[in-house]
Amino acid sequence: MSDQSKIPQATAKRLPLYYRFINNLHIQGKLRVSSKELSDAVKVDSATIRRDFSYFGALGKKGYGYNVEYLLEFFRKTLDQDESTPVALIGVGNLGTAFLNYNFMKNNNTKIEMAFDADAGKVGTEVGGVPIYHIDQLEDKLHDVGAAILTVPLSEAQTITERLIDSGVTGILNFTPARITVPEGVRVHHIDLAVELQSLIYFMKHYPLDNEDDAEEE
Amino acid sequence: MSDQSKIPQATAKRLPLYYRFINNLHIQGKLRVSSKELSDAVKVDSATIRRDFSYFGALGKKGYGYNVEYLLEFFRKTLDQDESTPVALIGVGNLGTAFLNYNFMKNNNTKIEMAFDADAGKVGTEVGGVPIYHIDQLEDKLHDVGAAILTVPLSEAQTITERLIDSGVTGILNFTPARITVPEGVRVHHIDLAVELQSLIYFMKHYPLDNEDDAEEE
DNA sequence: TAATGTTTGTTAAACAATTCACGACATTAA
DNA sequence: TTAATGTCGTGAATTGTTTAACAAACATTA
Repeated sequence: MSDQSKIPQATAKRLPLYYRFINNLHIQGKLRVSSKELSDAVKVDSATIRRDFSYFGALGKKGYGYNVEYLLEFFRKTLDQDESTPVALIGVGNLGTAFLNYNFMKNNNTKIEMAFDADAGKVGTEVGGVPIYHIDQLEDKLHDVGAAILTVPLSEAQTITERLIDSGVTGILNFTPARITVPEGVRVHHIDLAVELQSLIYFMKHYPLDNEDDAEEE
Repeated sequence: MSDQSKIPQATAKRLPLYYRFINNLHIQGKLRVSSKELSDAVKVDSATIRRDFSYFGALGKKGYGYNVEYLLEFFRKTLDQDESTPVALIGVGNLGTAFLNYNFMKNNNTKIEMAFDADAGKVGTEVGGVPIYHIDQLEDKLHDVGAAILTVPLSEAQTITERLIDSGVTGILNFTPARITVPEGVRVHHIDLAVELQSLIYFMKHYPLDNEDDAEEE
């Protein structure tokens, strides 16, 4: 939507990672950092880091490196982390609970505002400081929520997806094994635990000794 | 390691996904499937599917499509799913519990054999049919386990990683926010929940209406 | 048996991402 | 001031991935 639309997707996926590690450096009181040091920390080639940063202009100084505070401030703005984005979580099972307890606020302003579940025993309680509503109230409560984390059982995935979209959600982080169908304009990122595990094992067996990263990745 | 070493990594990451959907088709009693149908189900371009399959030779028939049973058998062999790969899980918190309850056996032979935790209250119990041992017993119990799922707190990540590697683990699915350091020859796939969420939101804000996938994703 | 329609496998082109390698400048030390 | 060192930013080369498009092969129908 903004001026940074020409940034490669691969780069965009690494930005939150950079952000967190720069934040760590800042907390540690470090004043400057080189692409090489950062590379050791985040396990991304230093040339790739320099290239990634350069899409945003000249953030560093030759012969010096990057100023940690400046970099941090820049990333905060770039990742829109001053303006908190409301997120809802659907399905407070084991995985959903894990997510709610994960302290997203520690390093960034992405916040889960509310959660939904079908279990009456959970409704009305809080998990990780997030209130849980009944799934029937989805349409009533989902105001201004743009993104949703989907941690419901497989059988519910598509139905809930459609209700989310009708309520204005345009981004879904899908942890169910279903490959949900959505209209144009809705972004879905799939994270499939079984696939991740099988994929790791396949790589172990078929790709010899080499140091790689990621998963999602894809 | 094997004869399929020249298969693109992007393709390798999709194989488990294909496998599961082909299995679904088989259960539904479907006898044949075209790349187009499969494309609708898994949300991967049909040309990409044909290209992916073709790395393994001619699996389909022109004018007909792919025989579901044949495809399923082929993938089972290819993904080494006849020979179950032992996996251990470290850290039976919310996320770890979610993993143990996830029924990996349903569609494939990847099995979590054992889990470890530091909490004496959990040791000796079972979650999802998987026995939980004390973390002190890691070195004693980890025989023939090649892969580990790491769902421990951030502060423990690197220490546990080193113990795992000393015990012969060569693949780690890392759910902690730490970018762990490992020697050559050990494969690590990182899945960072905070990064995934932030990345989704960044894409929503900066990349206009288009239908994409993944997270790892690479 | 011939005509028609379907779908693969693959060639070539387009697109995307990574990595190399080096000029330019900053910093530090002498 | 000068020399030595460190580090960025980037053009070019490389590598990796996706997509379009189509001939060839097969299935189906009449």
